[in-house]
Parts: sequence; C-alpha cells; structure tokens
Amino acid sequence: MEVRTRFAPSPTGYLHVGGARTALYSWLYAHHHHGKFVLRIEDTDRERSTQPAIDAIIESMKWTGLTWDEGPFYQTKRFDRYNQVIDELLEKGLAYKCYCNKERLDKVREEQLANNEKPRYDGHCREDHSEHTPDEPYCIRFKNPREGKVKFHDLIRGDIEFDNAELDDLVIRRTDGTPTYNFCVVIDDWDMKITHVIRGEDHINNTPRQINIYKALGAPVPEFAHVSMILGDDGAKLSKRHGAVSVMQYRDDGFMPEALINYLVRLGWGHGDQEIFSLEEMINLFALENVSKSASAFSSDKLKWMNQHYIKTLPPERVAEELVWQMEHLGINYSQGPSLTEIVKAQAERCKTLKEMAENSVYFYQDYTEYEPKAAKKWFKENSAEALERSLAKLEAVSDWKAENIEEAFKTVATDMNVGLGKVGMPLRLAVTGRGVSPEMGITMELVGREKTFERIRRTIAYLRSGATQN
RNA sequence: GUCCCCAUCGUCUAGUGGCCUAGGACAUCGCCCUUUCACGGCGGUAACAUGAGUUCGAACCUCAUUGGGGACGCCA
Repeated sequence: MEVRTRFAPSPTGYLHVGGARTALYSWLYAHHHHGKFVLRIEDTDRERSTQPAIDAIIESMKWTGLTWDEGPFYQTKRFDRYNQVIDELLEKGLAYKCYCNKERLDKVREEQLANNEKPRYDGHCREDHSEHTPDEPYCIRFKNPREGKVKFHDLIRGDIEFDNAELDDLVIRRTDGTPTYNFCVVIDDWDMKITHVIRGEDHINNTPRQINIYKALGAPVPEFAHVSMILGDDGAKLSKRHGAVSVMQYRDDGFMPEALINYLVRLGWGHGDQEIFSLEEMINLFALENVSKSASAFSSDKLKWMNQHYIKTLPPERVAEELVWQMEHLGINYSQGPSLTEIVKAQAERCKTLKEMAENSVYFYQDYTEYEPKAAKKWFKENSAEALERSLAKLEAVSDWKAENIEEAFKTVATDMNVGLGKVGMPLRLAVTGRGVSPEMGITMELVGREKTFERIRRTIAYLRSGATQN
C-alpha cells in the first residue's frame, strides 16, 4: 500500500519552526517510502483563518523546499461532504442533536470542576429530546462509546490507551452548521487515503476521539506518530520572546534553508554521530523510531554554526542566490562591482549568517564615510601614512591585479620598514574598507578593484597627513 | 483537579542488559596557527532526576516518587 502523509496547518498565522519540523518529518517519511505528501489547509475556523496566513505558510513551505505532491486542499471547500457524513451518522443514531445552551454547559462544567472531575459534556441530550422542539437551535454531537478502552500504537511513543469513560460526546457540527476540526480531520484523512498521521504531541488527546469516529464510520484507522514540542533556549515553550519563531523570519535573518532543514531534522532525530545530512541522506535514513520522545530546546547557536557550515560548503553560486535578498534588503546596488559569488567565497568563513555577510560587504560596492573609530584608534599610528605611501607605490607597480600579486607587493613593505605585517596590513585595511575587519587584504583589494583601492589609499594618506590623528 | 506524554553533559543527541571509568556535536575554557575578524588544528570542564525491584550484571527492563509538558472549547 502506498504511504501517504499530510501536513495540515490551520492558517491562523505564519508557519513556525515547530510546524516546519512536523512537516519535514511527514515529508521525509513519505519520500523515504516512495509515497505521497499532501498539503491540507484546515480553515474550518472562519473567524481566525486568513488569506495572508495561507500565503505565508505556502511561501515558507516553498522556501524550505517542502513541496507537496497533492493539494493544497481546503476544508472550507468540503463542507458538503462533511455534512453529508454527519447526516448519515445522525440517521444511524451514531450522533445526536444537542440543545444545551451555554449557560447549562457552563454550570455543568463548574460543578465538575468543584468535584475535582475532568470537565466534559454530561450527555444530557444523548437520549431524550422530548423537552425540545425541532425549531430550537442545536448542534450535533458524536455518540462516543461509554465503555471500554481505545488503544493505539504510536509509532514514536509506543502503546497508548485511554478509557472511553474519560471521553465525552464532542461537537461535530456547530449550531451555525459548520463542522468542527476533530470531525473534519477524520473525514479528510479517510478521503485522502492518509496512511500515517504525523503531527504534534498536543494532538495525542484528540486521537482516541478520532479513532472512535473512524470506527463508527467503518473507515480504516491510520497509523499515528506524535512528535514532541520545540522549546526555547531557556526550556520554556517557544515564543516570539525567544527571537525568531517564524520560518520566514529565518530567511530574513540570513539563514540558508538547507541549514534550517538540517538543524530541524537533527532537533529530535539522530543517526549515530552524524550532524550534517544532505536531503538524500535524510530521506534514506529517516525513521520514526529514531525520533525523540522528549521535547527539545531550540539552540540558535547551533543553527548558526550549521548555517555557516552550509555557507562554507554549498556551491558559492547557491549561497549567492540567497544573498541577493539581503543585498536588496540593504539597498545595495550589487550590479556594479564584484559578483556575489566572489563575495561569498571571500566572506564565508567569517559569517554565520547572510545578513552579516551583506552588512560586512557594503564597502565592496559603496565608499565608506568614516573609519571605524575603535580600529582607527588602534591602528593609525605615526608611521601609518608612510606605510600607506610605500604600499601604494608597490601596488601601483602590480600589473596583474590578482590577490596573490597584491599580497606579495604590500608584504615587502613591512620588511622594508622593518616592522610587523600588522603595521602595514591594518592601516591598509582601514584605508580600503574603513573597517578593522575584512577578508585577507589581497582578495579584499582585488575585489574592491585597482582604481578604487588607490583612490581610497590616497584619501587616507591625505587624512593622516592632515594630522587627523593624535597617536 | 482529572487524563495523557516525557526524563543521558548548559543544549541537541549516541546508547535498545555486559563493548560505558557513558561517545559525538553546539556552546564554553585553554593552547597552536595568524596582517584584522574568522576558519582550522589540538586539548580541557561537563550528564545517566531520585528510590526500590528484576538480573550474575542496568543509562538501558518493572514499579513508585519527584520534576517538566500537554489536553480537558460549538479552536485547530
């Protein structure tokens, strides 16, 4: 039988990393078994579902590469189907009309709480409707079995069982006629032939109710796997307070989707000592039995490490593609100057994010307006102007403007002046980039360009000769 | 409160009864490399929640305790 999994977010907000991980696991499981991955939008809550949220979820799925084989399906387009099944259940006596109003429900709940009982519907309307007239407003409740147990084998957690006595008769159709979540998922997973339901652990408690509905319908019960939660760095539930939670925020913060996916797959799953997985490896090696049962804390530090790993090892052309967004966001016109691929090669080992890379590469495209104060104070000394003058002379003699030749040329200056390389290299760095940090000076000057380099050095010599520094 | 789930270094994890004086990775600390910042290399600190069992032997099995988390909606 073909393995079919699904990701079924409710469009009430952006896609967060927890959802993304669940989607990833579903996606991997389907691909591992050469099955299908379905995207379904659970928008039965018309109050809170929004189109921007749907767009954001789809954009996130596409950015991370979690593409779906079928869908997106929308539950709001399937209301006829749900209602038809509900009517059938009603006819068969497997569901019933409930006329209880909010006041009565609240009162029951209060009493149960006072008696230290789990609050649930007491089944008041389950049998007797004599006191009601057909024109009174009502909702439909599913007749949950009152005795026995519901057992299922969770593919991650093992056997789980609930007493039916713990469950109540849940509402499957609201008074306004719309069907509810716990009912719609069952019908959808059934209709869409979902074989493996992989979702968050907050759904464990819904599972026995849903299994009872499957059984009432005579539908095959799928396999279930409940993935644990993702916590923040501090062990508390992940929230905006911890920084980024939305997938697109990671794009904005300068992360490669490859890194996010790799980080997410490792958060809660492992394969021996391996940390880095290509997509192919993930598909081949992923198994639900190796998914961790306990909640895991999201470590931005490790994500950053992994991001840099991908920045360093992915083809620079690929990294440059993502860098485009950052450059445009900063308003840098990168069409004049070195190619972004060259920037990636030069900067990769000193950037954890593409955002950093863009911010630290501005001087390749624009003239700086001031020297970084701390670096200038530290490195502009009395002989700096001389070092720059001598360097300029050597550099002007370089005919083939390549990093290697440039490097060779200015290094002789240190020897000539009988000083350490730092005394020459750092003033040069300040002169060419305005900053105390940059790639090696050879490649930096090559990328800035011959004429620009000379211009900036001359300007700096003038600045130093004017007595601007008191060192 | 009731039900359900969970429990190895600060963090993510390896470990499925002897290979464990518990391995790897991130973070952290120290050293080396070095024109800056980094990268890299080498080394260090650091964990089986507690208590009973089962067993010749337990991080691994069982139970209890404690501690976390989730659910208890005419939300999903």
